Amino acid sequence: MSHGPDIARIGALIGDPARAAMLTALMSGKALTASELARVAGIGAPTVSAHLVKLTEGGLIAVEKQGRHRYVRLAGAEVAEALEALLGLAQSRGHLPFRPGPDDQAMRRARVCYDHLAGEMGIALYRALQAGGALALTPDGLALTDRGQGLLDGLGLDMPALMRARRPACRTCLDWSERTHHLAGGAGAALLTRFQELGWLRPRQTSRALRVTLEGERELPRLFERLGQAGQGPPGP
Amino acid sequence: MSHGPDIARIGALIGDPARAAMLTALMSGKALTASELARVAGIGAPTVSAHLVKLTEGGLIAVEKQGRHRYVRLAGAEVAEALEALLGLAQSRGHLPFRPGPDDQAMRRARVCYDHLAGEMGIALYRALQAGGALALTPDGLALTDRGQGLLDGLGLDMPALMRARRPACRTCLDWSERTHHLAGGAGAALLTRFQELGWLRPRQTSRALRVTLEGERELPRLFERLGQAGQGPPGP
DNA sequence: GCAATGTTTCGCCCGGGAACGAAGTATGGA
DNA sequence: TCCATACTTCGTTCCCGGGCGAAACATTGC
Repeated sequence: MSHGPDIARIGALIGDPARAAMLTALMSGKALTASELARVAGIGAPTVSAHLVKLTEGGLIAVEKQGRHRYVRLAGAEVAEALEALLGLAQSRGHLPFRPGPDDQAMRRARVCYDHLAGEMGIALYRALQAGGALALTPDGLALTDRGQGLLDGLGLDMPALMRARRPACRTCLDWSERTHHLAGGAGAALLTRFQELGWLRPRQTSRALRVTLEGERELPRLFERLGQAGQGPPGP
Repeated sequence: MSHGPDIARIGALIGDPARAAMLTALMSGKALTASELARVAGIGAPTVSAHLVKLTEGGLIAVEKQGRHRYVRLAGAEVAEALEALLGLAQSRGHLPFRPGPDDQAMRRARVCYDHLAGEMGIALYRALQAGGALALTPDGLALTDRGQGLLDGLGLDMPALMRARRPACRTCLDWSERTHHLAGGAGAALLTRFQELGWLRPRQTSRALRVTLEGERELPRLFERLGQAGQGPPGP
């Protein structure tokens, strides 16, 4: 009767609390082992094993065997995007077990969204790039302008690799805490990596939230301002 | 343990085949009655009633009582967007019960995505607007340029109402069949309405797919070309 | 007021699937 | 070689939740 892809299958996969917890944990972008996931989801090893089979068959995760560990990560940026969309919906529908604790605040400030930066910092980055004329709409979607390429190059990103990659450099991703878009894609990923290399952001053990170091606290706003001002020539219409 | 909105609740709602069928049917943007949904989902009236309670409590649908009928529609554009994202994921993961039948082809060509145009036609519209310089990135997201406003006004859209509305005029939405973005938001909705008024597109009884009338077949490509050429002055950076 | 239609409530059945314990298999280190 | 760790497989239990039929409730039209 109803045509189109089978949404129920995926919904059911996400619909189990244990699996949802695992997937949410994997939004950190890190590859976690089966036992780590067991801890996160609050279930035993056998149960996790069963869940991993289902998630793999469903194409939501990829599993890599390495020695006696089994590393699990999301199957791709697409999956992360869809999950983020669901997170946004869940948030807006009040389905949030949210007592705004300290970790929650940290999440809103800066967090990993699969492989790029999200939260207030992610939004600030995206806006700065936009204000600086680094991004442009093309018929094929979002793209880096020449100026944008220059800016990122100046930050020390490996631009040739970025432009060569099959993955689109720029995509937008819906930020569930800020209810706007932030930058995803190859450039988004490279920027997060770079910020961590520079010691401005530091991952946490326990959650997707990122710690903004003292240096980051000083340098990131400065950077955003610089990026934003770069576009003080021809602003878009 | 894992923080963030409760994704499992919504996943579970979407995860039931009957509910998924109902939600997919509601992506047509039409308000359907409970019994129509029963037919779509292939279940009985009592079961539908129970599902409607859950979906309402979950904030995914809105129900409006009218006489002895109960009209059901999606709770908002947000829900439609998230569903479309899931449709895209399901499609890419091969979870598609797809024998490319005639209806499927029609869906890919033109269909309703909640309240705006999707499929090949939707993509073509979006690209034409972009090529014509009708759209611009702003720090607040996608927006209509002055030229864009002029173009849409020329098409007979009620621009004052559009700009006055609280709803953002332009948003992007992921097209699951074309794997790119198309235009959503107030302008997207208004354009679809206008195309139907002009008799270029006609809704079908049975599915989200739209019929492109003979006039539409002639006029839509012409329109897209005109829109795209409008930007032959100052193209973006 | 009465019959027809649309929807909900109740009670029941039934299946699927999530969870665990125990035992089995692989890997790494002493 | 032998044990410890990480994970899987198997078998079992158990409960949640979808489904229907029957009956109640609501609304419209005659």
